[in-house]
Amino acid sequence: MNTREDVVAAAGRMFARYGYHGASMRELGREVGLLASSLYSHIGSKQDLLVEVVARGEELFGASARRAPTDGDGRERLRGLVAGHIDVVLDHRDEVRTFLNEARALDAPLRARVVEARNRYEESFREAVRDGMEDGSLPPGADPALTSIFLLSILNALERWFAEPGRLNRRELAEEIMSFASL
Amino acid sequence: MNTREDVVAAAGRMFARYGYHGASMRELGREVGLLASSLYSHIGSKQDLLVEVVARGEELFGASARRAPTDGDGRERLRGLVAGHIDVVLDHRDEVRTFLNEARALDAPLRARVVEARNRYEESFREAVRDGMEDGSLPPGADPALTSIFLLSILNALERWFAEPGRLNRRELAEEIMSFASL
DNA sequence: ATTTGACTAACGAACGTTCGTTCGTCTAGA
DNA sequence: TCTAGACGAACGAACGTTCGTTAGTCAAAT
Repeated sequence: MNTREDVVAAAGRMFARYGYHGASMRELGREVGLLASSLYSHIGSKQDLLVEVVARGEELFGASARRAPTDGDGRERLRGLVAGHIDVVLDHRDEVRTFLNEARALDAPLRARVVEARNRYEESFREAVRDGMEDGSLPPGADPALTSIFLLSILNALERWFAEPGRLNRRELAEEIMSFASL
Repeated sequence: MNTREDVVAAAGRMFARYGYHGASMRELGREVGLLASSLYSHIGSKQDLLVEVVARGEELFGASARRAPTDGDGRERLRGLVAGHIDVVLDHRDEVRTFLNEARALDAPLRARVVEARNRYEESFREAVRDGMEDGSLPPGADPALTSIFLLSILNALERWFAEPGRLNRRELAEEIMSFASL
C-alpha cells in the first residue's frame, strides 16, 4: 500500500498516454482511487511529478549504460548497449515515453539537465562504435556520431510499435537491429 | 494578408513546440496579432485547427510518396522515397511534428484515419524494399516490413536533431542513411 | 495521544468559446 | 456621384468549465 509510489507510477502512465498538459490531476486521482486534492499529501506539485518521472527515465538509461560490459571489443559493448536500451524501453515504456517526449514541459534548467544526460548516454554509444572501428570488430569508415544517432532513432521508436509477445523476441530484435546497421 | 493561412501556420508552430494541450488560443492569437476571440472569425475550433494541421502533414507525406519515381528498380525507388521524406520533414517541420506526435489528441475516428494514412505510406516503403530484393537491386534476406520501420524511425527522428546548414546536406544525409542500412 | 492520509470545500487563474458591437471596405441602387 | 446597406474582421467582455492547488476536518492507525 505504498501510495506515493502508486501515484508516481500512475503519473508516468498518464503523462505517457496524454502528455503532461493533457493529463489532469483529477484524472490522475481517479486512476489511483483518490481525489485530486488527496494527491498533495504525497507530492508537491504536478511539475514535481513530471520531474520525478523524467528523472526515473534518465536514471534507467544511465543505469543501463553503466551496467553495459566494459570488457570485450567495441562491437560487443555496442551490442550490450543496444540490448540494454531495448530492455529499458520495453520494461519501462511510460517513463521512457515521458523522458523522451515530455521533457519539453520542464522549465529550462531541468530541461537542460535532461539534454545533458541524453548527451552523456549517447556518448557511450559513440565510444563503443569508435572503439569497435579501431579494434576491427566493426566495419570502419562510418561516422560514430551519425551511427549512434541512427541506432538510437531506431531504439527510441521501438516504444511506438514493438509488441510482446510478437513475431520477434528481444534477442532477435537486437539481432535484427545490429544486422540492419550491418554492425 | 491571408489571415486564415497565418492562423493555421502559427497553430502548426505552436502545436509542434508546446503540444496540442500545451498551446492556448490566447497565445496563438498573440502569435498572429489577434485576440483569441478573433481567431474564431477564421476557424471553427481549436480541434479543427489540429485536424487541419495534421491533415496537411498527412497530405505532405502522401504527395511525397505519389511523387516518388515509379520506374527504376526497387533500390532507386526506395532512394526516392527516402529523399522525399527528408524533404518533407525538413521543409515542414511543424506540420510533421504535429502529424507524428499530436495525432493522439484527435478523437478516435480521426486518429484512426491518421493511422491508416501512415500504414498506406509505410506500405510504399515496404513495396519498394520488397521489389528491390526481388529484382536484385537490394540485398536479400531482410524483412521488408522491419526494414521499412527502421528506415522510417531514422527518418522521422531527423526533425529532432538535423540542422541546416550543417556538416551534411540533404543529399549526403540520404546517402548516409542508405549506406547505414547497407541498402 | 499523535500522526497520517483521506475527505469536503473552496480558491484564483486559465481554459476554449460565444456574444454583442464596432469599424472599415466594397457593391448596388438612386 | 452619392449613398445605403451588406459584409468580413477584429474587438472587449463575459460565459461556463476545468485547471492546479490550499485549507480545514475527521477517522483510522500507530
